Amino acid sequence: MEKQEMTPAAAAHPTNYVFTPQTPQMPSDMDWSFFLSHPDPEQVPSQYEMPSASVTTTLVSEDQTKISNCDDHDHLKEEEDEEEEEEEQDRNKEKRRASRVSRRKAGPPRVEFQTKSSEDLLDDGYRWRKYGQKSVKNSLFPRSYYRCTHHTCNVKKQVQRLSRDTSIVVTTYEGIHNHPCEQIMETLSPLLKQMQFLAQF
DNA sequence: CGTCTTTGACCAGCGC
DNA sequence: GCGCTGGTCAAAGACG
Repeated sequence: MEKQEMTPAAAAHPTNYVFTPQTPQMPSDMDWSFFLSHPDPEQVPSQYEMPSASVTTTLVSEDQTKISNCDDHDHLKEEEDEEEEEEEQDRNKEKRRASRVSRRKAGPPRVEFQTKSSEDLLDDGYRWRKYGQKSVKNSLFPRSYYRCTHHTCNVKKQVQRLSRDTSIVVTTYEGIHNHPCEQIMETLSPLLKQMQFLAQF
């Protein structure tokens, strides 16, 4: 997968990769299951690139502080340069926030997608159960928490719309699915049956 | 009736 | 100890 753009934040965190593909449409045939099971973009073969998607993808492996640098707070901070007092308060808030984030125990890999979409919940082929919603500081929109409904799968995702740009939905996946994507399997199973049938001759 | 969403309560960790 | 904040739980209700 091509590294098209490296933001300062990403440059400061070598384990993160930021992708900014061109057009404003999410490809409907994107194989999320494959992508999510290959969190290292260097391992993703070319057919899984997302050249036609307006998806800014940030991969976070060990250094999970990148998550906090990606969200609204960082962008809001940029706009608050006028008053030094506010800046100081902001820095203190940021410190507190960073410490909370850093105390998060090292868990499964986290992958962040920024997607231009009017839909909050993107159809990635997996089934999700919502287990919580919280209004987040410095964000106009609440953050929603989802868990994969597969009984043996412990993957979670957070969904939040940017207040800076309300057309962008940030989806953060935590963990890797240990089962195939149901939607893809549904699509493929008739095809596989047909191939098995044809293989008899 | 099973599955899913909603939402207030609760908890943990940190700074003050 | 208290307040703040993000993350999770669980009861209640909606829905097909």
